[in-house]
Amino acid sequence: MSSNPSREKILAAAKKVAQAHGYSGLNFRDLAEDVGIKAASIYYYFPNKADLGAAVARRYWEDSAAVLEALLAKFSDPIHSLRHYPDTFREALENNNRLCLCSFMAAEYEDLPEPVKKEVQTFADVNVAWLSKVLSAANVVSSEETERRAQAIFAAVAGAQLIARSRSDISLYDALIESYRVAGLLPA
Amino acid sequence: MSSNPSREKILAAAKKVAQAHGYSGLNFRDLAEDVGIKAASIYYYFPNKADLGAAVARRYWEDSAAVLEALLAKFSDPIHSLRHYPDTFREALENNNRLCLCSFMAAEYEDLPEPVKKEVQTFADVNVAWLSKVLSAANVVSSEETERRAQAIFAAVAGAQLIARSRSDISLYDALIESYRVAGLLPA
DNA sequence: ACCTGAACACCGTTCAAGT
DNA sequence: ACCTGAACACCGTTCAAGT
Repeated sequence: MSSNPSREKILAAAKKVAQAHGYSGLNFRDLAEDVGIKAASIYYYFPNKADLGAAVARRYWEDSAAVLEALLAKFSDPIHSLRHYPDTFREALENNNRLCLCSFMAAEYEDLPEPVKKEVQTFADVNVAWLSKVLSAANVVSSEETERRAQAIFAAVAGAQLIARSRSDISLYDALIESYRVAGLLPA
Repeated sequence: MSSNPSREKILAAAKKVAQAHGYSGLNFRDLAEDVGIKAASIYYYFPNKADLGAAVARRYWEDSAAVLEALLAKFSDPIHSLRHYPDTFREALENNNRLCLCSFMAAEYEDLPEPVKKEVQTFADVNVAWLSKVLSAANVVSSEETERRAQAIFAAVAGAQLIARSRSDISLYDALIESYRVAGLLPA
């Protein structure tokens, strides 16, 4: 849990690269240059690429979980928190048209080392659990529909981000989310 | 338009690989082995990787367009064609848990050569145009909502496929599509 | 503790040259 | 027309050595 400066820099740089180019696009030489050390030095902090990838993905869902908890705490009415859920995915697009790390890794899934896969799953679990909790508290769907609706919202928002990124068009993302609201998938 | 056997074999093999590992996962040595020639021989048919990628993506949307036209022709009521739209994405999952070629390439967008990007765009255009046409004919949304709803359905279905693939769980795909119907995004 | 140069094994990409 | 050998560039990884 110590916050080593170089280790933190590596994680931050790797996160950016992975969001833009995926796990397969991560390479130690460019990463090292970004951080200001040599490629071989990364091995002092991470035993290999799989371990680095897993650490990046774990950090990613931990950060997401914290953002979502803050979003829940921010409003007394859970429906307001829910309305701001798509903002968390919008921010990646605002930030150099980046994709959710775990959406990219979902595409790459077949090629991921096992420990990385595990963290990608957890990202989905964290999102679906949060949505379930909030949907339930906001009472917008029947209790037997809650879990499925949570999964549907997560998948649809991830899809919107993916398509908007391929157009480099953040207004398309907004239009898609608005359309989900009009259709009834998200609360108006 | 001549149907050269080796060229066709290369395109078919490349399509499979790109759906599982993306454009960046396409490699000439494995591809050549699949086809039964040497890696360097692929360059006889395609000047470089960008050109091969563009040819694969173009073939992909051409095939999709044909499938969608057949789906439209199959039913007299357009609402029935629309109900079967998600089947086209389901088939990739059935087929060795593969992803839509253009969804993978949407993730990789930043790294794609220009001609490949163009074909990926066209895939989206073909799908949205078909959905718009069918939504319009089926009269399920107001005419001013048609285009946006078409985009929303395309993005949501792509997202469902992406998430289901990352779980290697085709029943999750079915549950997501069903949930879209319950929510009102897709016609029941 | 933290970092590096240099090397290794491997693999995708390219091109000049073969038949 | 169709194919290939061989070189090139790059990448993950290791390790002995430096501070």
